[in-house]
Amino acid sequence: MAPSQLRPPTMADVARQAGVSHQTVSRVLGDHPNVRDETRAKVLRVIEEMGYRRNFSARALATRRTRTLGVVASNTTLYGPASTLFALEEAARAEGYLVSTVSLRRLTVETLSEALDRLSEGGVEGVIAIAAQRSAVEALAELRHPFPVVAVGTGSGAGVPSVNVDQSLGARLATGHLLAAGHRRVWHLAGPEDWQEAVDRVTGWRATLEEADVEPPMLLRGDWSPLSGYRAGQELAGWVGRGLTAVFVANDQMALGVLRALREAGVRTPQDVAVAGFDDIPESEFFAPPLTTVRQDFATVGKRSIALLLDLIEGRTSSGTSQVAIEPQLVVRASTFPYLPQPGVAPG
Amino acid sequence: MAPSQLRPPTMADVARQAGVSHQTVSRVLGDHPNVRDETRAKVLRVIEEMGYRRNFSARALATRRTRTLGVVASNTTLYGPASTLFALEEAARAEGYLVSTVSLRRLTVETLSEALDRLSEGGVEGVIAIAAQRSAVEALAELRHPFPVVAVGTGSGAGVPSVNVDQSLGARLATGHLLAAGHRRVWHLAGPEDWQEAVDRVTGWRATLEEADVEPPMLLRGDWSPLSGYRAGQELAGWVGRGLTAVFVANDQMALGVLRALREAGVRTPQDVAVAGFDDIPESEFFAPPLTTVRQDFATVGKRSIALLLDLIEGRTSSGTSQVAIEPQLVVRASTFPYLPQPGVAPG
DNA sequence: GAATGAATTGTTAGCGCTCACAATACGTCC
DNA sequence: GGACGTATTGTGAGCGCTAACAATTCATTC
Repeated sequence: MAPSQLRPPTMADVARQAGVSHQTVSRVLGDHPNVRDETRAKVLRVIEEMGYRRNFSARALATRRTRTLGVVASNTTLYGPASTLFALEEAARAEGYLVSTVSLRRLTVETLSEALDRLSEGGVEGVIAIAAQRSAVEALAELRHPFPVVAVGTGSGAGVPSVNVDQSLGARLATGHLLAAGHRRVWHLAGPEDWQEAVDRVTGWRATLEEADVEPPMLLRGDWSPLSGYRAGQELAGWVGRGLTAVFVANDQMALGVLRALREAGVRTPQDVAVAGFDDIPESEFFAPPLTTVRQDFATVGKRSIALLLDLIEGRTSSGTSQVAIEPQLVVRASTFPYLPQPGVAPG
Repeated sequence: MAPSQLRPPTMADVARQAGVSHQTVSRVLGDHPNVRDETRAKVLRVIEEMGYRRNFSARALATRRTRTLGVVASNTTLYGPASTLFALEEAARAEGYLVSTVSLRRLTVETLSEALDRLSEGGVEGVIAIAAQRSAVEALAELRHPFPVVAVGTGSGAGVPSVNVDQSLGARLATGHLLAAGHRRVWHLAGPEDWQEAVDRVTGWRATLEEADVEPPMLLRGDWSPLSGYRAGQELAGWVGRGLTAVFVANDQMALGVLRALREAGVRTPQDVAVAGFDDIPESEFFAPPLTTVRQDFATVGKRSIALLLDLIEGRTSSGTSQVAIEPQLVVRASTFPYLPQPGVAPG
């Protein structure tokens, strides 16, 4: 009769029951080759019978491996971070790792540091930091931690291995597309200044204009939210008829707000003003009108980040690849339908 | 001189350096009261100097506690699951627990079972399953696992402790609101049949109509995506002028698709057809027109789920509360602007 | 100044597993 | 049939920590 289930059975219990040594049980579980089929079968049967499961902590202590990675993220209900998170976990799982996540409301030096401490106490072997705010990135390089850290979305400048979608290129694609469609100038509604991605998108936008010998118009700022886009859209509406025909908005949510503000002001999209966004959230295709935007390949970001982190953990620091850049892709929809200057289009 | 940093320092190393026993170091770290201030200070200084951090696995092995919870979820890039996930992690962290997440593409008996195995091997003390698909819920009750499991979004029927937003009530709020606004009948675009939440929303919708002595019209089905909403919207457009004046859509994303289809068909919202959604995603307020919808309090869901799970883990099974229901809230916006029958409104 | 008790510190066993090595079993060859 | 090599199994020692208990210190009190 099995001992009462007060304590879950140990490997020794299984061994006793199967008439072998605990080491043999360990071999069976570890898929060691040198175990007689008969023995293996018997052990497996007893394991099944007793409902035995290896104790994680004991195993981790003996092997000095927890096979757990940490992720620090913020704004995880937004499409971008949520997608990255999903991709990271999936990639980690494929490599046999579990992922512990800490989701921050605000990413500051303090919260980041606290999150790393917490993950450290949780025994993670490495951490991915989805750290788009620049302040936090700087902290990352300073902070002492007993495990490797890979940054995502920090841009390549930080003194930390990182994986990034080429935001500047994405901005170039969108801006260039608008110029190619016939627009003389392209305005820009940017994200918050302390987000590296926002900065990079501004850079790409500005560079594209300058290369086309166009003076960049006034820069507007939002906070990624639809509401901030709406407010900026109201301001933009005032410039229609005074040279504003195209806007590149730094994310789709703000673009949604812009679209609504323009509509309310009687400005038609894309006839009067073309609008492009960034992110390709699932809703964009059904905006009024469907939104031209820039798609980021989050799955690749996840895979590359995990691969880089595991390299670091295993000590195979392929130093050359510690800065990974991924190309984004332009998705053209009705909101930037080719612009054709028409007489009589005098919006109010 | 400290030993070379090949291996991270252990508690014994710290103890030696500080001239105390390892147990005293343990006491300092565990905030035990009976340690002389002087001793505590010295130990803390040495810890700081050596950059010592307690070994998670050893601690977990000795205490038999990992202070880690598992979460199984699917569709984590959608607003609802992402918000729940965020709330869960935050609530768990507040209680001193770390969260390991497994995000599934599809939630089936197999993937769920695999996820639970994985989390089990990862040493979690309990699991929250965000399991909206009914097939998966049934599996939950069957599966053998060595830790308590709390289900979220499964409805209260499952044989598992669970936390739910009252979906049926949410549907009643939306449907009742449309009836009160003067609509004779309310149509419904439902979610997939195997999602409990979709079923409950249908139930609430139907009950509200029946209580008002209204024969429920034909039921439409989508898959939560904007595209499926768009397709359903095209179908709905065909019923305008034949008794269709109001639609309750089972989520905001599909509602977005419906809005677009109606617009394209020349049907005005809300003048010709009123539309209500469910979820209150951040974008809803900026749809064209802003969407009336039902808001779920995910933060509360998270807190209550964690509280319930911890009760189960600690063995204080307050059996009465093992089914928690949370009230949703109606958010009225322009898409259901009070309906006033007007002469001459002949859509089509 | 010896007795008493509380505060502080140290000692000893595990927690349940894996690793390195030792021991045994089994087959094969000459 | 004994020697050899290989497949299979067992043994002992930690991994680094906490819990329980034992030992010591220190201030009181009479």
